[in-house]
Amino acid sequence: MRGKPTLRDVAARAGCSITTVSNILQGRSHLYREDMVEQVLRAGHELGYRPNSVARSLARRRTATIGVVLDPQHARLTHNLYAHDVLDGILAFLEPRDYDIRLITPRTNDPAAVWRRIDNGSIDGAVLIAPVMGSPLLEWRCYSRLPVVAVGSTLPDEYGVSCIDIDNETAMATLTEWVIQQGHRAIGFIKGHPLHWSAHQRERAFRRTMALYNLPVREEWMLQGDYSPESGVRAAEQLLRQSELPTVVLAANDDMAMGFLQHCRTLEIAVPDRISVAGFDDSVWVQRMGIPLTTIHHDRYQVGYLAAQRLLHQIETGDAHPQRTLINGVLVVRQSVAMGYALASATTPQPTYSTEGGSRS
Amino acid sequence: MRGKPTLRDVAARAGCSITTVSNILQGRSHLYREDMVEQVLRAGHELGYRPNSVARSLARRRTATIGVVLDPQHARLTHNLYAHDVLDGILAFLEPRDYDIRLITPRTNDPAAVWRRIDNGSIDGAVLIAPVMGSPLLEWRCYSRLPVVAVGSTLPDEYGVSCIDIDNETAMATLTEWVIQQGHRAIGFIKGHPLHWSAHQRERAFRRTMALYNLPVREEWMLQGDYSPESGVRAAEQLLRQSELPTVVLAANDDMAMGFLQHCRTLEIAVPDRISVAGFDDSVWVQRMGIPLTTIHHDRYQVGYLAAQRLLHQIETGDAHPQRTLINGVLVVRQSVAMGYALASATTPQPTYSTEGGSRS
DNA sequence: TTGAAAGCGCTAACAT
DNA sequence: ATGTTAGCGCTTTCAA
Repeated sequence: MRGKPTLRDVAARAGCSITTVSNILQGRSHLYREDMVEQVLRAGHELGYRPNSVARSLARRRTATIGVVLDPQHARLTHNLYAHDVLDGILAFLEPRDYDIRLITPRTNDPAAVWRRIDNGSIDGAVLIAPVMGSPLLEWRCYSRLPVVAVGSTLPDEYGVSCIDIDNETAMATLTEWVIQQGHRAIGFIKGHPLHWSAHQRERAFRRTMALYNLPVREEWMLQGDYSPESGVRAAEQLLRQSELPTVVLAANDDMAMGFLQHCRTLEIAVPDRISVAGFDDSVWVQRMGIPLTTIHHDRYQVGYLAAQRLLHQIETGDAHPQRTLINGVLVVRQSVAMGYALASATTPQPTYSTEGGSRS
Repeated sequence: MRGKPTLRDVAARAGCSITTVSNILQGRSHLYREDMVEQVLRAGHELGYRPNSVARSLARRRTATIGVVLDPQHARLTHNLYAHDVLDGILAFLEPRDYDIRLITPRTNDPAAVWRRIDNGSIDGAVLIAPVMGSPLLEWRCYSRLPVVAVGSTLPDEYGVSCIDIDNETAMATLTEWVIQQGHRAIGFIKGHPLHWSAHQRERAFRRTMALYNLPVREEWMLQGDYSPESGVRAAEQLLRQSELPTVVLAANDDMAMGFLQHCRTLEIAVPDRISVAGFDDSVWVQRMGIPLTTIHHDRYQVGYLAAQRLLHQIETGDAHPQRTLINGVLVVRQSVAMGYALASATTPQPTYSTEGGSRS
């Protein structure tokens, strides 16, 4: 016996067949006499035997590994705190079930190449992290029959993939509504990256809610961003030089809100005294900022956990029905949004709107 | 042919042996006639053949996968931004070499169990992320013969493992020295987690540098922290209630510096006007803080890159010489440290210690 | 130029 | 209660 001990070595030492060893080591010891079990266990232990998981995977046609795939767009983890949290949730679900994770970060946009890399027999299924519009990951159905679930993007039905994500529309509607209830009427918005579904969903919810309250959406206050802090700075530059300003700006994510805040500091514009800001996502750092940010929180860990659960279900049952799970965002009120009455009533003096469904006094 | 096409299927279709297909698909086409090559390639393409990497690994006794192992102590990625950056570097090196990453997060402290999970034939080597004192990961030599390199912990030689890390001592000495050169004489320190080698290395460098400049280290200003923001808050509570205060506090990492800053805000103590703070690590968020933090930066991406490089070298050459690589930290001066002259003389009117090297007025 | 055959280490029917 | 055997899909001598 040279190199690592194998089943054969253990069998030889225990004086039995490899089947016996295999069975016993897989927990089917009830089939055997006690002393045999004992023998085998001891032999295995003495040799320091460890089952080779590659051979096992080949024989079982199951790898007990799932892939976590980052979109080539944001393949650097560092810039993707989201993936971080989700990964934790995935790990939490997988660990006790003895599944492992393979991290896959395609660097190309060629779907064939990407899927060749993902679906090469080394995983039983994959979690796609926030695929964006036009992502090779979404060509899934043409290139692979692997069970798949997407997180961080609420995909249109036609992609046929299960997804787990925050309910962007409801959450943004909640935030907008809350801001309005704080008395704000003049509201600006920084849009997210146009390739992200979430950006459109958040914007749509904003517009819809404004309409619901009969508030005008002023296009010169709708700034294009791309979810990066820098784009938040640019949005601030563009907005703050205008003669008329909104009393509050909603950013489609925290990073842009941060950038906005940063530029306000540069210009010595007090937040929230002169202008209010809210974000979306509740990124780790925003709580520790100079001006703690009012934002939407959601349990990203749970997103990962659910994704892993869903994926394992698909793998084990073969059930391929795409299913959509949206989890609730929750409004976290911190200190970046001030009451808007004074300013607001000056701008838009309508009495209306809050009648809908609410109890009247 | 049922299920995914295999070598056999391709061979059948191309009318040749599987050896031929295998060879050609591995790029040894020069051995064959052009039309044969052509045949095979076409057959493979038509069938959508993709080599099964599990079978390949078994046959080659090489998995082309490396493990990235988190210490059970900090198994939640979320709380480990460090791992993030390093992972990116590792990925960057591995991707073009067609290596994959398996993420391993042991949840137990039993070294046998931990290493059974790590070294089960599914990886060719492992990167250990910041193993702490007493970590099961460090029992490596007893349980595995896998090539291994550690990052984020500068381990003592006796562990016999290669490591790549920032040069903690030099960097902290640099920071301390700089602070002294800013005119500070009364300097406090928040220590890191006692199980981390880095904590001791940073503290040692601080003390050594103070000694070098003949400055006293006042033990009541040496606060015990654990690298968490909360411990920074606690340190602040403990320090700021003292009657005599240092003019500057060095925290052994940014998180604690943040906590400290946060408590200063609570107490309305202006930073850096009334007290200066410096950190260590240059975490992503500190640049965007209310008071941008002066800190030590190092290229964590490069740490990961080098680690992967070293590991692959070990795997490919079998060279198991433990080697230590320390990379330089660089001082990043932001706005959390003020010049120390005025304050120092104001708060602590002793004539003493500030003589050394400082210019008198 | 090409192919046959012996594994890699394990699993799982199917005997016995 | 235990063993025999035929794979899993690929690589790699070695022979033709």
